[in-house]
Amino acid sequence: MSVDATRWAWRAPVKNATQRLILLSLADRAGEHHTCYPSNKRLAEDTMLNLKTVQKSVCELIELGLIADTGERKGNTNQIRVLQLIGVDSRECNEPKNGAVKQAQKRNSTEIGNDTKNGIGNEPKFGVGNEPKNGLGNLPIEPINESININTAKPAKFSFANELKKLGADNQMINDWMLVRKNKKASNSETSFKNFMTQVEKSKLPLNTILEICIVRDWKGFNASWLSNINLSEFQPAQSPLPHENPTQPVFKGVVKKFKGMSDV
DNA sequence: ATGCTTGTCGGACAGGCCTC
DNA sequence: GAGGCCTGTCCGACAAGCAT
Repeated sequence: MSVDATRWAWRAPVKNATQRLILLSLADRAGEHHTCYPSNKRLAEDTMLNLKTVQKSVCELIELGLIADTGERKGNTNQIRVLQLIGVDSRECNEPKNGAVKQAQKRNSTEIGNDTKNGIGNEPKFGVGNEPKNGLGNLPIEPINESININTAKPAKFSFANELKKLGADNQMINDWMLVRKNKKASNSETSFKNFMTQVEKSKLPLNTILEICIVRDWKGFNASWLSNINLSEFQPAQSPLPHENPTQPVFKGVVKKFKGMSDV
């Protein structure tokens, strides 16, 4: 365990608690060259996080430049990445070398207590700015360039259900799916609708069939690519007879079939 | 109070690479 | 071939913040 590494881990400009935790865990295992090679599994056990979360966060830390994959592999199977903690020495490098110290000390005397860290100046974790979980709070990078007129025109009330109806969707289907969406807390915004319709068009299936699938599968949204994972024959009974025109019977067949199958089990 | 939006986290699964 | 490790995808549960 390296004290420097641990101290560095506490100060590193991570984006969330998970990253900090992983960084601390890595620092805890770091050797004198500030490298370590715990497997993701090991990290997951140490941090009590899910393996996937560990994997994702490690990648994010690499992207943030806080750690780096040295390319070296260790462990019984020579597959565990050796990770290098980036910048652990920077504090020592920046400070004790004569001249630089003064500057840092001056700044520290007035600002964030005695955080001598960096030259970065703004510790992101203290700023509201980057906290991802704040969502709307930090509308980032991309400008709001949608032609939504925020200040002037009052946007016409958009109704997800009505739009579906206009396109010929069956009322029952609409109601059922809206229920699913409601339970799943899905947004019924115009954008959501547009995205949905894009996927419907992509799927080349009738709208009611899509709705049926969404209801049966309990999907709050729809993506054409998801169809590859399901048995479409269940939802297109007898060559999918134009649900737009006669939606009631044929469309429900699939649902009935599904329920029947379930009761059989 | 309720509903919506957004982000986090994790389960399940598939697939590739590597060592034994 | 078996087993370990890593990566990626799809999907869902959940929580927090915000708007109505």
